[in-house]
Amino acid sequence: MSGDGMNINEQAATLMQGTEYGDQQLQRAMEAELRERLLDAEKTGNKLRVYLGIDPRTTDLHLGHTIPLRKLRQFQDLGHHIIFVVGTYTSLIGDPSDQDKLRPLLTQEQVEENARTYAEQAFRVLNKEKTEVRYNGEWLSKVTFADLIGFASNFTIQQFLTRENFHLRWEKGDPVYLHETFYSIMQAYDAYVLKADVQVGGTDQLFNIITAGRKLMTALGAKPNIGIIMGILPGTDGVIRMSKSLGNHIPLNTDAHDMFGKVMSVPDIAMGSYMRLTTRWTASQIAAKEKALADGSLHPRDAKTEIATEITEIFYGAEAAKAAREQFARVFQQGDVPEDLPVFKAKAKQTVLDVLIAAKLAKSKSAARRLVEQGGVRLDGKALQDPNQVFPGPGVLRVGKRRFVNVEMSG
RNA sequence: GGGCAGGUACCCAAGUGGCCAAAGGGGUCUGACUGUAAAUCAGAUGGCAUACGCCUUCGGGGGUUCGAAUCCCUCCCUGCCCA
Repeated sequence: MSGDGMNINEQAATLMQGTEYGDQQLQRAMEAELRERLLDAEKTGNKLRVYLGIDPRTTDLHLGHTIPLRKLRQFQDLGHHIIFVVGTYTSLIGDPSDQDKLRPLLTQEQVEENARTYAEQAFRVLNKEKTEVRYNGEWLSKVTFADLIGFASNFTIQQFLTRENFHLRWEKGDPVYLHETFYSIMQAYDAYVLKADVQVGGTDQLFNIITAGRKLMTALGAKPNIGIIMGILPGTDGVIRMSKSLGNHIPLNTDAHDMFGKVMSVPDIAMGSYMRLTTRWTASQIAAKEKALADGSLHPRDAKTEIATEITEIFYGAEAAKAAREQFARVFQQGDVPEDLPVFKAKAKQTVLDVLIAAKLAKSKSAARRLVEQGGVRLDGKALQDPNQVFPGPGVLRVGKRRFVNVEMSG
């Protein structure tokens, strides 16, 4: 256990960074337990078993999904054992935690397919060679009804109803299904089977990890796991948690330019969260940047540029990140046109409207017409006025602020 | 199984026979401003049409009516209360 040269206090500080318990006492308790187990691990040479469970309900990961992965990677870099659990069985239900609505049930095939692509993206953050991948169907499929009764007898309906997400639905008169309560129990059993020392998850997992997990593990005679509860990453609006359905997400499967641009569009107030939750920076590096921002020696624009570069580099490499940064500066700070524009070949008699539709810059003629009328369509910098005119000729067609197409004439 | 209340556009939500392509808010898009953003201001936001206007939409289906989101029947879905 090298610990990367960090002493136990530094390790604990690093590992607790970005966590959010909503309760100082709980946080202190978790930190104390963590320190204790880190010490023990150092003494005995045993690695901590750190577990993250994911539900492959999506295949399209975004930056928010990488937060616990980043935390796992920190544990990994400190030499601990990482278990990445794909919730093949739990996702048959769907975790109700982060939803105020019921989630639809998935089929077995969907789950398996999703699991593959999920893992693939997760290994852009995790070290694949040092990660144990498990599927919880392995043990959950063998749980009997009698087992379930035993597990469930540790919990009360009231405990579930006091959870905010269930509570809100209850108050609103929306359905709360019985099977949704199984989820926490299943996840708690995962932790028990895996003999987890530490379990990582978002704040939405607080109940599943701390209440359910620790309680069930204790009841089954195991040492309860430590919960590392990660804070929430705001989306591109800077306030609400990143989520695809809210449309404020930064997808991983995009390209370097898009990722860079999306990070840059995040409001300044969210920079702290981005630094803490998604970058590889250490606590002291982040503290230095925040101090510089506060005393005015670092312009927020430049700080954000650094953040965007760092994040883009993680997923697309240093070279692509640098190119994205340069293009961004050219296009948005100097009002220039990006390189490597997609090319659209316009046919001779197509009107401006036709071209906008054919190049997928507008989804209906009405929408295209609106764009032109509102002055949002420019050819080589000059706003086009008449949506019905025949397309004037080759050039760079710009729609709104950020969409560009190089139009060539053919035929 | 019974009673009651609901299902409206991307979301929330008003509308209870024509003035409804459907108020209001949110979101989104465009423009101005800026640091690229936020905040703010202005506009747009079902489709087709230069336009007059036409077509499709208010859980599904059927009906009444010159005319239905609105009235009637039926089916599906949800909640609450009772059993």
